[in-house]
Amino acid sequence: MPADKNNTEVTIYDIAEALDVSPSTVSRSLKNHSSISSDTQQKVKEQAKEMGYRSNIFAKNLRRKKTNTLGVIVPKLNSNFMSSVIAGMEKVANENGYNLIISQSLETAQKEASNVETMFESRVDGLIVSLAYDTEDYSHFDPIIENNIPLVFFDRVAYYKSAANIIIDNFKAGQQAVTHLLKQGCKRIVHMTSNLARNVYEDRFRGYKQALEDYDIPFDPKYLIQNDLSNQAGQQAAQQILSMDPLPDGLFVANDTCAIACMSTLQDHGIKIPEDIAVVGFNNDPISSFVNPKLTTINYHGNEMGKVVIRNLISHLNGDNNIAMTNTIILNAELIIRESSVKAS
Amino acid sequence: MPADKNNTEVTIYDIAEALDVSPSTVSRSLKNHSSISSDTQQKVKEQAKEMGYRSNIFAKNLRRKKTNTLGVIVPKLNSNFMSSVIAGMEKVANENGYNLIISQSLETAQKEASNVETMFESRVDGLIVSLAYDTEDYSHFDPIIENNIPLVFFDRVAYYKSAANIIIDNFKAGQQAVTHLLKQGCKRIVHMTSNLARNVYEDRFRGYKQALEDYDIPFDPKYLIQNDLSNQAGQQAAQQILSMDPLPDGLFVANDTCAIACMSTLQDHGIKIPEDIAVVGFNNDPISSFVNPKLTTINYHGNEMGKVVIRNLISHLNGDNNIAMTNTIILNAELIIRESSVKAS
DNA sequence: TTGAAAGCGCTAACAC
DNA sequence: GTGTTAGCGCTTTCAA
Repeated sequence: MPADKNNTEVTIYDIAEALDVSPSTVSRSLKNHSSISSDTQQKVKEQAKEMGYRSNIFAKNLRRKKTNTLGVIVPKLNSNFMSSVIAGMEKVANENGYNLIISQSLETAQKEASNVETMFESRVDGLIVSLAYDTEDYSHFDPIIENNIPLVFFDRVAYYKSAANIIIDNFKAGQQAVTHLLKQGCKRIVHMTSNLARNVYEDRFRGYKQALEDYDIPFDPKYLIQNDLSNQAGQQAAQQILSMDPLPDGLFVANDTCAIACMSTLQDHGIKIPEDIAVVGFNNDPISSFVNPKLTTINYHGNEMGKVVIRNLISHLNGDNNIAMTNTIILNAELIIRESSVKAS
Repeated sequence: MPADKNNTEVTIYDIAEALDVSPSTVSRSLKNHSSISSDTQQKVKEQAKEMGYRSNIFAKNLRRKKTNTLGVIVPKLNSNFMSSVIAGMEKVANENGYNLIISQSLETAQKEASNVETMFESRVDGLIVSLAYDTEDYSHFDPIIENNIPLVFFDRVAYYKSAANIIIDNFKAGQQAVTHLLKQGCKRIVHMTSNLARNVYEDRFRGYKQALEDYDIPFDPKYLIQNDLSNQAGQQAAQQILSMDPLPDGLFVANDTCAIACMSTLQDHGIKIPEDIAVVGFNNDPISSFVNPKLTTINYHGNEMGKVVIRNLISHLNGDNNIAMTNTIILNAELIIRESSVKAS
């Protein structure tokens, strides 16, 4: 029975009584308050340990009106990128005495909104979000903003009220990827991407167009394929590409797994990668270096991104820097050239 | 400044005052207590909404000595399986008014132990764990058990004190996988797996041996390859397999991504899959149907497993069934036959 | 350097 | 059907 788990609960009063001091002295000692003699502190801590004391986080939160908890909402946890981001976040958060509540929007605005509400009810001290595929209206974040809960978007961001944004330079990454393809001699480059309302996809697309422009190649809308970047979508896109005449000679996909599904389907139809079509993905998912040919891609520092997000959020909460909350931080990303895009010269 | 977020906080006392009723009436109304007239309940709820009331979860937890929070510790979040498990857990938890705190052990016993401690400090009502790669000593779970916090292991489990286990029948799955290979005519089947101290790997290995025995093929230790099932390990294992003489004709890997890395490396060296070596993986990761050839694998119902875990935990917390906490629940898994294992007959 | 005391917002036993 | 009241365990101001 889970019932009797409380009757052993030790409080600061029990410690105070045992040591014949006041509860305040115990409370202060336990947090190394400078006004308590180190002798007393020592005694209190020993007694606490001996009695198996554990601080009651709820009484503390109730009193302090601060939860030391940060909420994290991501579209989906199933990628290596997200798992790295979360690991980075957890590390910095724990080092600073914060805990994380993590939830998935599963790419729908509706679940995202309900998650935001849960986080709000849980009184997180700060909220961290990477937007769902189809979020267009941001009003579910209003209560967060109105209650002065700091809001940080990362990766899939929005320029929304006082929220901070932490991203990579998707424009530059897209431009680099496509410039690389152009340098390989590609002239007809397909770009496969997702909802252009999401900054990550829009910026990569702008980078694609810029690179074309740099090489005096006009943008042809038929080379823009938009879908949800799922594996299935990658297969279908392959069919679409196969039906193009002349056949494209380059392919820049906004996501590795989709690139791989597409590449594999193209190969099934006798297309040689990179000879016939050179391919560049995005994310540097581990699988990208285990496919045949190994996939050229953009490397994203997920772990670092997670750390930066939390560092900035916490320093804002500490009042150290408020500026971050009205600003955008851009992290590095780099092109990793592998076999899938290098044409013999 | 995050400071003034409190001065707008509305409490049940404010509502009580505005309506000229007692705080208890407000409290009761807000939770649909049957003793309050529906008329009063209605009024209270309206007033609460109008005043922008939100319940203080800490005062509630402090009073009720229950957090309605469940802790989840998994090795790593980066797989489709884990993300499905978590999604299933979240769904059932939320439906029942519970929240989840999720953390990753990143496959180390050390971080697992520190996560358990954090969960304990956070006073989760129940703890859910899938064990790290190298956890051998379980004493970090002792405080959980001692405080009568229900503990449920899933997937990677341990027969430990009062903990419940929720798993698939890994023995049967392994047996099925290998029997399938044997039916394809394979005689020299390599099994690649991980730490046999983890039930999932041990049971699959037993299934492998059982299948061989059923076909009167003696187990040859040289066909057992143990590593961490990473992509790199898959590549290395391929080298090891290539050096075997005679070449194996079947391969059963305890994990899809590793199977794929291995398969891809074998192909690089001119091995034909499935003609030369038939391959079966494990997990039914989405990528498995997008490689060439598509990978035969064992399908795991992650979402369902997550739901079952939470359902059992909650019904235990409700006192509905205690029996689950001393028992093992086995879910179905099934072999999905694809191209990588089917030899032309 | 320490103590007394009030109160964070809520729940629930007990009273009416 | 509703109200009174006493805490849950902690922090912190004020006083000594």
